[in-house]
Amino acid sequence: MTTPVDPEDLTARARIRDAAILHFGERGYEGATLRGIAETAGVSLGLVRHHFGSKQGLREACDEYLFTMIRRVNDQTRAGMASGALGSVITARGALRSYQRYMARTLAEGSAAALFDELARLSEEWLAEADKDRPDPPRVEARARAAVGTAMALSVGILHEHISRAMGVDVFSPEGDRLLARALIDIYSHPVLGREDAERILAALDEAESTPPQGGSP
Amino acid sequence: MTTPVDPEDLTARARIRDAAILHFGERGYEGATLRGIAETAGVSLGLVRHHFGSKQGLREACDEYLFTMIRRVNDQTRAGMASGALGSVITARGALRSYQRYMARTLAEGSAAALFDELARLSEEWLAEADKDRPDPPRVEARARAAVGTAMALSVGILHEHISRAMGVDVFSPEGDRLLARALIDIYSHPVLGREDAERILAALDEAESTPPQGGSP
DNA sequence: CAAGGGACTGTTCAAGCGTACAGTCAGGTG
DNA sequence: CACCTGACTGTACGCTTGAACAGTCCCTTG
Repeated sequence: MTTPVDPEDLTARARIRDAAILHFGERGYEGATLRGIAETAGVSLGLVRHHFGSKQGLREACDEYLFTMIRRVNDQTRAGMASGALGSVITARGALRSYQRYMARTLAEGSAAALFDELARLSEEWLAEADKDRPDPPRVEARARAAVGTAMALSVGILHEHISRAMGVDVFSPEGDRLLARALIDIYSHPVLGREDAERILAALDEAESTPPQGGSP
Repeated sequence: MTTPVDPEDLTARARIRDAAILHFGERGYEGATLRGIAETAGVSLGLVRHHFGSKQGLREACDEYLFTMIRRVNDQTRAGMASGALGSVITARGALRSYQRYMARTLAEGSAAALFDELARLSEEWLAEADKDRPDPPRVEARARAAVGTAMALSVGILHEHISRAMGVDVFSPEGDRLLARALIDIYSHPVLGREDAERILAALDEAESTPPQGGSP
């Protein structure tokens, strides 16, 4: 799988956008400066404004670009393998590597709603399919589980820095990627909670809800 | 479970700290301003500086405070129930609710390393225990799985905004909390990947590694 | 009562920010 | 050739920011 690149992308506009994705991802929207972005792109500050109008406009252009990239990679991997959304999550990590920091920041800052919703929708589709093979009927609607599952899948990208430190190897290095993929597969193929434990917690939850906690902030 | 509050905490210092946690969580470190924090706390800008020295100092005080809070809640829930770290994650959400936005921002911005590491350590302990009851020996070290699992557990807090929107109900509302808890239990008690699917993806991964992808960025 | 120290305020300063704009240059068109 | 359009630059403006400081108030202590 090759890194996707638009053919027309040696233009200054593209360089600015790429630099913005880098800066926004590294320092966040507020932390990034147009001057810094312009310098990285090798253009003047004025040109940034000429092409994107404002900082917000630049951010929107980045979001839009990322969105089309996600779609492209998704279609690509979906055509290639039939393991469903999860397989995509695991295998598509490589292709979107350079956008992960930006994606992480953007999602954590509350923007990129369309991106999350699209991923959640894909996840829900796949989940509905998987529910058919499930022995016990799910007691929670697929939409809710898809939303939470999507967040969990994205967390690896968002917290890659912490994961790398805790694992002792950079998840962007070949060996880190290897380890991460295997850890993901292990986690996804083993229930964390036994059936009886789940029932017990569920019961405790019901009880707690029928007898709401006393007190609060004094 | 009551919301933990320090007894001495009606002081201006505490109000500033709380306001800072609110602002940092809502707008990020760079986005928050000392003036805005001071206004929310009902004090002057100068007093903020008097107590915390600098913006960075204020952030560190917030981190430290959050860290002690996490520890406190963790000890509390651990004493109360024996379901391990996961049960804590699910049941402790309520107590730490008001700090979730801050935690999310802080973690996503790459800071709060000590917090993540502590949680990962707790998770690893619990995982090592759970591995004993596992039929197949895990092929990935507990440390790596703990790191990824911790990230996943935190993702709910980090992306709560997106999850709320995708679920159609605010996860901080009583009914949203209800739904979220049940979704979490369902997800944690059911493997996403079947054993044979896992093996297949693993095999595909091994193959892909032995024949590295051609090309890259042109 | 006097003295001292910490809590607290209002104002000021330099720096850096996003934005705005006038103007240059190259390429295509009548 | 004259004209125009769009890419591109440099400079300047107004504003907000974090930081700094001198000074006031109040409570405690001797």
